[in-house]
Amino acid sequence: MDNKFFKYLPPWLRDPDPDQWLLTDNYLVLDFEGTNLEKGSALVDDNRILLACWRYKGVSKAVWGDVHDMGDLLADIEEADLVVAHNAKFELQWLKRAGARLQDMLTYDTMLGEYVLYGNQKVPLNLGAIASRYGLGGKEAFVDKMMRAGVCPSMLPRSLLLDRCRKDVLQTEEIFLQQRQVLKDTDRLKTVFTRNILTAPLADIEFNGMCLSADRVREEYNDAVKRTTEIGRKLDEMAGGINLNSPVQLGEFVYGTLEFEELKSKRGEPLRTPSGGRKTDSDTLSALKAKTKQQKEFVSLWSEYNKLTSALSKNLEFFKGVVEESEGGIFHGQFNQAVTATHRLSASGRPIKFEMFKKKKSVQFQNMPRAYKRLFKSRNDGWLVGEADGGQLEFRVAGFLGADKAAVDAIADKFDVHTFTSETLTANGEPTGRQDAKAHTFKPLYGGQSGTKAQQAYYQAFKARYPGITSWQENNKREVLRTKQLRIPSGLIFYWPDTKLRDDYITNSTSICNYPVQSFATADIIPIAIASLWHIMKRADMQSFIVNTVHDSTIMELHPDEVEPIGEISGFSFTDYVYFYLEEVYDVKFFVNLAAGYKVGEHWSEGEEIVFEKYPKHKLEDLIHEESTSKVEVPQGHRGTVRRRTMVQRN
DNA sequence: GGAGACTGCGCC
DNA sequence: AAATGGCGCAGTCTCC
Repeated sequence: MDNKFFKYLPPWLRDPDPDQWLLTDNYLVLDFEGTNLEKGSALVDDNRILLACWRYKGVSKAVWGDVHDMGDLLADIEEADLVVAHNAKFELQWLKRAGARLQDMLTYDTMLGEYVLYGNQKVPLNLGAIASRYGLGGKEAFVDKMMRAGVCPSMLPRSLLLDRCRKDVLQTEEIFLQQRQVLKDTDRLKTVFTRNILTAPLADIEFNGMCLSADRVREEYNDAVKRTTEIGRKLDEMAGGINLNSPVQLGEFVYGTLEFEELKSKRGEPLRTPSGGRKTDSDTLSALKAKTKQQKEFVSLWSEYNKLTSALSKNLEFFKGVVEESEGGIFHGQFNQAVTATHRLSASGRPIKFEMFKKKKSVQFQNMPRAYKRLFKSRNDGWLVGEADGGQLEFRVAGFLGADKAAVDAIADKFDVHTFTSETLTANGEPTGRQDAKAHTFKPLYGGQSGTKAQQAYYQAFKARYPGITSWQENNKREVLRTKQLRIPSGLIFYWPDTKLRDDYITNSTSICNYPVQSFATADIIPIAIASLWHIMKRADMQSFIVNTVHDSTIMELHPDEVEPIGEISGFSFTDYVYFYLEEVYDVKFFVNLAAGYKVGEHWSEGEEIVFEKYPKHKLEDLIHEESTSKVEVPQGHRGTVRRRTMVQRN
């Protein structure tokens, strides 16, 4: 590939051939046992390794000791082409502490293998449960019981721990061998390959954590506390004594004392919570018709109070604790690779007990309020914070998956989709500005169809405007109705075994519309981009580093001299490299523009955004034209073998 | 006193 | 009868 950054990629990303890398015999299977704070995470300084067991070239080895005793292991790993482990991110983090270079390691994770095999179906993914499913026996009962009860492995008899660790390695190897055969047979080695190339980047990123600006946090926190006290006092005068955090008490006050009318559905029935309670969320309360002066005053006070208290309890108190009590104002999060139905990442916080607050608190990295992004800075003086993201990614992916000429052209011509929404809503009797229209623009992508008259008119207009996307969605629903499953171009298969036709409506329609788009965009394309970006930064020995990723974006702390090159590398990774990888690994000729946004400032989310817009070498028209003669595949939901579809009919 | 259901809310 | 997806965390409340 003709690009100056390409040479910095590791071999498996320069030549991304899943068969070559995952079907190798030169693999090493690894398991660590260690002390058990926070499940034994290497991110906890006070944890240590007790024992490493591994198998390499048919030989089982074991070493007692901590990270400084792992020389033999590191030597074997250096020689191996693939490191196999269950929940490999955990092992990689220990290897990093032992001094290994994660950028030189490709992993195969048996947890991810099982995750891919089950698609969106939730099954237990711990090693014992998987081993049982493969007929390998579960965990040894006694040791497992002790460990589940919280007994630290350092207190267990050595012989028992050794047995356990050895057994885990043997089971992991056997599961690996069986899984990769099934994955190969069902053409999903490529899917699991993409999941695995992100493991080393994530293992590394989790060590970094994010850094708060003490000044900004203190200011924000003090303001919020002050304002909450003021409003709280006024609300107390009105509502005297009730707990506003209790939906039941708040409901009684709003609908009983204040005599608000409950919102009603079109059929005239009150809109309630799933179990029949009166709704008290902020959208509902602000939609209530306030007539009396008291009603109006309450709604406006409550709305601000609710925002503030939830910001305080979910974020600001935690941030305040971090800047006052944690080294360097830094806190860490955790990425979960095998949780979501669509295979994108989820994130959890790492609970911290601050002296200034009674309860342990934690904040996850994926739902930081936008208004508080400005509280984050770099830990190094003079450095900056940068964010790279995949511009308009899900719409572009939908345009691709639906092979939609109108969508492809709209994207290439930089057509303003939200203005179209705003105009359509306005023309149908609901004057709506561009900003407010945004909320509706892509709702049809997720299967949305209900709403006000004007909204429904817009959804119809969307369907008419993008007939490729629309018919693709319809075909998918029909296919799931027939076969109960759907395969997307990554190879991932989604299963909806309970799908039925009910009064002309195919159940699960909304998921069937949404999963392929969400998955291909944020479980394939973004991981590919981040793997590229992370490797190039590492292997080009840059000082800047990645600190977070949120579905379609990644956040970095940037050395001032590296701001420009990392912009270019981001542009390459989110576009050119994605085109390359999709074609090499998935045989996908991606014919829609991809774009990378890049924003740099002293704090997160500050600064002007630069956009790298890249035109792909493949054109939809050419693919349609070639259709009859070549082996071109247009993306679609299909199972097993490739089924061609005549594109020309659709437009 | 802890677990889990329920409700609500933040992000993409 | 209704129908926009995916998450994790905090607070309340019930139940054991």
